[in-house]
Amino acid sequence: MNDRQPRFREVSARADFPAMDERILAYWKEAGIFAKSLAAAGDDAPVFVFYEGPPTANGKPGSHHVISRIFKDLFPRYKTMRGYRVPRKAGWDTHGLPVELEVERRLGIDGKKQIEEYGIAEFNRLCRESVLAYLEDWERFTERIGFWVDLSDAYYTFTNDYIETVWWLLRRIYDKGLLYQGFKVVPYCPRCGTAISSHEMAQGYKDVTEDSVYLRFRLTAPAAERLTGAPGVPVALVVWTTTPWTLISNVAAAVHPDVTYALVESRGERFVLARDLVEKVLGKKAVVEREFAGAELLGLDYEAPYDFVPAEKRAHFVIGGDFVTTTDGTGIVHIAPAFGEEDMRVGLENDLPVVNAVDTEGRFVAEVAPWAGRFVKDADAEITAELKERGLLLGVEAYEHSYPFCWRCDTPLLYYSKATWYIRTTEIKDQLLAANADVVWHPEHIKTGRFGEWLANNVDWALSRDRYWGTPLPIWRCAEGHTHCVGSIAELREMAAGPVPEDLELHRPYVDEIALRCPACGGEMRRVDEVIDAWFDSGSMPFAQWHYPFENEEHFRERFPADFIAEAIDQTRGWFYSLLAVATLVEGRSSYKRCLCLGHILDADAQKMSKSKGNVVHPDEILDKQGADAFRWYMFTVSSPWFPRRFSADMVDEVVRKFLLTLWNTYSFFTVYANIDGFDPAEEPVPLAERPLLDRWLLGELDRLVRTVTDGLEEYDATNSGRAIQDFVDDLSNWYVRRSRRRFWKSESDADKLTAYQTLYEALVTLSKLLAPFTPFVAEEMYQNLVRSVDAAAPESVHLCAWPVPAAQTEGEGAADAGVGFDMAAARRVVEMGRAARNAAAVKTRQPLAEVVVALPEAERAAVERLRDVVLDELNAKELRFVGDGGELVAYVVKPNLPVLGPRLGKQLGQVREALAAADAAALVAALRAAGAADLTLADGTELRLAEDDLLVETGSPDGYQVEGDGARVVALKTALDDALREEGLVRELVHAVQLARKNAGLRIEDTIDLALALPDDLAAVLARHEAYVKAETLASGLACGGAAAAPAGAHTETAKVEGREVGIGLSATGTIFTTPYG
RNA sequence: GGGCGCAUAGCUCAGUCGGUUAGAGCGCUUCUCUGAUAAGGAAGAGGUCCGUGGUUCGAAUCCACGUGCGCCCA
Repeated sequence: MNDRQPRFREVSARADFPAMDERILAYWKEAGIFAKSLAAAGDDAPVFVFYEGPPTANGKPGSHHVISRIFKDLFPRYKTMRGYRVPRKAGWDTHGLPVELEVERRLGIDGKKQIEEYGIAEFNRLCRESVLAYLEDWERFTERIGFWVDLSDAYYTFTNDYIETVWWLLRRIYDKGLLYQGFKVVPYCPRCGTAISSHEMAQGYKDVTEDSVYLRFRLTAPAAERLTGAPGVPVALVVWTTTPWTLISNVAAAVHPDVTYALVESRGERFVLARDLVEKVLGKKAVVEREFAGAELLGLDYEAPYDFVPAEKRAHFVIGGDFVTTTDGTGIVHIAPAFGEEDMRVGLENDLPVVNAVDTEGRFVAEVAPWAGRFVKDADAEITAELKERGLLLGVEAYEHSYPFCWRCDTPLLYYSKATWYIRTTEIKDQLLAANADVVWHPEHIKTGRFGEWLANNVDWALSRDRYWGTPLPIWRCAEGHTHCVGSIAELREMAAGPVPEDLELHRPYVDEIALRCPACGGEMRRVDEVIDAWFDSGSMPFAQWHYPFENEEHFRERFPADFIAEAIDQTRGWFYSLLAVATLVEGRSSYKRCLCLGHILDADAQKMSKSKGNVVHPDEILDKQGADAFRWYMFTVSSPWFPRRFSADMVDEVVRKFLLTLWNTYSFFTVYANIDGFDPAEEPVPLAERPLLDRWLLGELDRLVRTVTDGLEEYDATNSGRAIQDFVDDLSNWYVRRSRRRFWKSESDADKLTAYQTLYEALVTLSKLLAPFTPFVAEEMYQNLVRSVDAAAPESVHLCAWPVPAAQTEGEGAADAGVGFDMAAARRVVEMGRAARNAAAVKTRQPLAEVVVALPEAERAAVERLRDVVLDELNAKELRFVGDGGELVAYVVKPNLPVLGPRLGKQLGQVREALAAADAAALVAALRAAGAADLTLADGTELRLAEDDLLVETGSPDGYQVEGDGARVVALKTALDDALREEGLVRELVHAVQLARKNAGLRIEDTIDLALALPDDLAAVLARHEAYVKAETLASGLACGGAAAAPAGAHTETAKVEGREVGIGLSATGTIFTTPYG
């Protein structure tokens, strides 16, 4: 150990993580570490399949993207170290409405008409460009946070290859008869001109307060007569609606056949409505004349509220519907089949006409003369006024409810009857549920909860979008109504009526221009207009990323299904669903085996981060200041990944201070001392059995840590794994290193010092491997400096290393025996109690004390005996004395141990409490110590024999000694001092003052000095008796007692106070222990 | 309106099978230690364990109802 060449690069105690990140990134790039990690396991190794859920590079990445990307990074890195091959193909989601909106905004145009005027070809070209605009930002960000994914081999959903696979998938679905065109009422955005799928619509609900109206629907004379039994009595149905604009398309009124309705007289008029709502709607003065079941109303005709658009069938009469409730409104529901899902259903059931007075842009058609061309929602107020004029309005009431708005453009959605292409997912619902049953969800409740429920309530997938930038729906149709679904480019060419360009791009408008020859009738087939939901694109990625089945069949087979995917919780209805649905439709099973569902990210005040609130923490703020590892560590350890987590720079600061800097300083400490001593990691290891207890303890803890982290990661639990590492690092720094400081510092190079280095070295190297998946940068830094610098044969990167294996599982030396852990815990407990006692007595730690007196249970007593030196050193005392019974030192309180006695004694517990309170506690404790049991008589005469476990012992008041008690454990410090102790305390004060002066002088730890002290006579006499000690502690080769005057020229001088008295200190460096070994 | 989840110290979070005086870190106050450390240690202040009922010898924990928040769905 006397090699003078620094072996390890010296590490500054001041860490600069962002700079370190850049260094490591450069190294990874230069040495191609990621590529090597992909190949490291070899072709025969088992493959661990990860699917990248493609983000849209349509905007800059934010903090919420960090969280999913680091979890997507952690487990693949871990599995790589466990010997798996973990290919990680990147991907980009490129289609969809958000992209189109961005381009519309840029062009300053609004709506489909203007897009078509602008030209679809050029518009789509801009979309393609736009979606890649932030790609570089994303790639830089991905690298910067250490997310290893193969960006050079990414899939893009807009490529011909990708689209061709999507077509193939759609064809498979079409061939199963599951792709159909339906006319359904769907939420529809009049501005975007397209239907909105249920998963998109979820984003846009907002609470709004709108006017709702109560109306008279006047019964025809015969109908009124049928109801009242008398001719000439006018009667009106009372109808309620929140959407007056739909009244123009009204064709019926629905009642619940089983609900009780009433004929009511109010202010001379007669009304019909649900009995339970009479008072609420018409007030207390309304008089009920007759009650009857809703069934009695069926078929009654009323006068149409509007006749702009004539109905071509019988309309405007009362029908039945079970969906009618009496929670809101009047119990009579206005029906407009064009604008409501239920309306459409009962419309079909009752053979009602569909009256639609609204065009596809949400405006009234020309027939609606007063409001033609007006956006329907904007006409509500005027319609209400007009109803009032005609005497149909009964009342207006503000109504608060949530109403859907377009998630992208914020236009209120309309429910609208539209031709839409669907996938009949309801037909495979059982298969979807079965596929889900095979998925492991984190957290578990997603499976049967949110996701399971969603699947159980499955509705057909509304696939088509009346838009431009998306995968064209590959369905062609001829005038005869024959349809054909094209499943490949080759098929398209084969069936084409004319020439197909060699470089055909599978987007609108180019695909639209290809006409096919109808195989059934020979007529010309044109493509339908629609493109498909971009979720279908991303759900197709297991297939389409490989252009399967057109090529890469072996890749697909090997990498289906995925072992692991991770995305945020909002993907339940998004990617999690589309992935499951596409795979189940085509392969009959899920495309992922395990799914980690991440929570959302909130700001420091638990508000959702959003651009509009301006509370977004941009990731660069953190990355530039605290580095990627800090960001990652915070996210991994702060709470379970599926909880919503608060996030701010301050919160990251805490983990930097608490964890990263503690780790860093331990690492830096090691390099400084190992270089001083020329420690060579290649030296023969000291056998475990010969290492001191402290070392065996640390290695035992390390072994336990390896097991905990490994078990945790196998269960995809990053949080508790990370927290275990954090606890270990705290122990390593604040117990092992602190306790070992003098072992590293002492001048002799002996076996004890060697084992200390070897132990600390092993802990740091193992830590670097355990940390590699969590904090890949600092792990690499430590590994490079600790391992690669001394062992050229070691793997080039910590990420190419094998994952540590618990010692208990390796051949040869077993783990440190469990007893060591028990011993150390017992000793640390005594130390902790002793410290509390010292503080309570207000005696400085620097002042040595004569003795520590301890009363402990037998096993702990033996343990503390073995660690006597540790305890005495920590508490700075001379002797450790054990007493069998702390009774001489303390007063006891004995209480029942409830978990033990409760089940056994039940209601007798109360008496036991009383009896114990009355008993002589000291005697009970003595009996427990002596016989392991004590007898107790209860108030009712019952005699009980209570064992040690049955009782809890607490300690009380001190007597002379300073006493600290914890259950049966007692630690007492003797606080009385004699002259020898006082003198020793004084010397330590003196040494402390000199050490401070060294520090103030800016000396290095290993610098030796000439020391000159100016002391009062009595202190000088004390010093004389302890000169060797003072010199050794302060690395003073010369010691003069003449004060600053005696110090050499240029020396650092200062005055300090020792026990309230002035002491002059002068010192100057003379060399280092490198060149003038001390001792 | 429905489903799922969450609610513990000023903040971030633990809290096992129902058990004793409900814990840790940060922050605050006081003291202390220190030649690795942006640190360490001790003590203190700080709690209606969201509320109300119930089960139980005993509830932060189990049950019911409610409140608030988040997500998802209507």
